[in-house]
Amino acid sequence: MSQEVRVRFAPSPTGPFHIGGARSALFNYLVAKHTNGKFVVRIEDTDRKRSTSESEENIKEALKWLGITWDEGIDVGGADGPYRQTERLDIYQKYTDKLLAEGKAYYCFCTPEELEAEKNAQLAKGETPVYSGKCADLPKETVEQYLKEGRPHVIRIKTPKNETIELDDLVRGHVSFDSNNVGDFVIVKSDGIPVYNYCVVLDDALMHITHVIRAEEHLSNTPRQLVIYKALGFDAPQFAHVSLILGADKKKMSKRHGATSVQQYRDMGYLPDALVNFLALLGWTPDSDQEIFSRDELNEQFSLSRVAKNPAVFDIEKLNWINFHYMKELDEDALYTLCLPHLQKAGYASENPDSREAAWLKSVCAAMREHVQYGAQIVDAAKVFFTEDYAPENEETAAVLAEETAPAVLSMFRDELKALDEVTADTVQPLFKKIQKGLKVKGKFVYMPIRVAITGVMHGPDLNVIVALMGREKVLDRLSAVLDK
RNA sequence: GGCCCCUUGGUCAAGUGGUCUAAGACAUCGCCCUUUCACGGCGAGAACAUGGGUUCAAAUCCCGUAGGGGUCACCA
Repeated sequence: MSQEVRVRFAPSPTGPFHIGGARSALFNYLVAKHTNGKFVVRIEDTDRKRSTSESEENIKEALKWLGITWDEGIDVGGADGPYRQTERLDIYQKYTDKLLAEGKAYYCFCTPEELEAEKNAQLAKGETPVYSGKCADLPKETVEQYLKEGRPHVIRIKTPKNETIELDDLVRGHVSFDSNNVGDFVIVKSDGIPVYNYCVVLDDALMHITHVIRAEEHLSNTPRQLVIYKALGFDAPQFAHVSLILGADKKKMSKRHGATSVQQYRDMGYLPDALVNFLALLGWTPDSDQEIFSRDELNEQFSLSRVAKNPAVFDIEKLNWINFHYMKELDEDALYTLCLPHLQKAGYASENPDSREAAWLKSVCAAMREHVQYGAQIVDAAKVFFTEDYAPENEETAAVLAEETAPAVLSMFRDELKALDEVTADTVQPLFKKIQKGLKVKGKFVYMPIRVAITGVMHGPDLNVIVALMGREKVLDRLSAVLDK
């Protein structure tokens, strides 16, 4: 009862680190933090064809970036290592021998063709495809004979017949399965590598995992794993199957939904704290109206009992809102650091800005901060300073320049700007008032034409700030381009 | 197809039989602030998939139907 909570995240390094995986990792991490337990990270790489060390690095890097650290596991070690499944093969072997010796598992020599035919026949009858158990009762001599001949074989575990396999899932509640739909399944492949369902059980049991928190897609695997726990004589842990993250079309989130990997969000200039905050809220709700959570608040408040059963659509708008919130708390230097790579990529900033350029870029970022929800958006927001393609973006915008008073405003502003000793945000601001009084027009009719003339758009930061940042010459050029047309 | 899970506004979701003429947030729209644009503030529209039960009373419990998803591998 007072046993320490031990949870784990066990990704397979077979590709970019998916946002769904990140959420699973986060939930596990938060449960560990909340209960003062231990969080273990283990690598499931038994699929040797698809596993790569690059993706293992990716995953570890992404976890660290998100601030999801682990107490035991890969790279950090621990009492129950090794933490990479391909390094645990001898451990699995030991238990397989035991299972074999106890008659709880057996060799199967069926060919893939036979199996395929069997399966199709069952499917045709509308039944769940289940292995017939043909090899379960092969005479000992036959087995030895076949083995000596070197016949390809797998090892299957015996699954009880006519039993109900039940579990009390921490998020789904009571779930039950008919053991007849499980059948004697493979635990060791013909290449001698044990299969996932078998390794997880052994690893989780040997690593003393108390709570298995993972995505719902594993729910149907659970009865198999329960069969293994029983055969091995281990107590099963508590399970918590968290529903999937869906794309806007309510289908499981995949590449065609846009960015699905953690590194893509990192590269787009999202903040780790924001992503974590957003992911936590995807499926979990606090006991209050709170939306923004510090790490400590998350650790303190997170609980599996408030995790929803239904799948959640990944709403990028909400992520943007949360990220925007976190960006507001960045000081100018941090904001600049976040935005700089994007400006460089767009060709708006040099590889190594000198102090003069850096200071100017920093001011640009600061001026644009209310118009940027994540790093990459700085490019679009700051475009006006770097491109000559600033013609009015649409008809509504163009109409501003066609206003009766526009030419007079523009031309007065040009003259006033020329006459200024020094162009700063503070020295420019009074000019607008002067124009208003001089020409007797409303504010809107002075700000808007100037804004459109020099930026091409009707929105953006304070006009005086834009003018100061853009510099007298460029502003004058742009004004003239409109006036002298 | 078999098995399993899910179903409250466009989205995330609160809600565990009466306090629901159903909370909050994102998004949308409107107003205010601002002699420009945003930010911000205030407000509005917008939902219990469906049919039967049970009950004095159901978004909440039971059964069916529909829809969505997952899984049925010598992938993880």
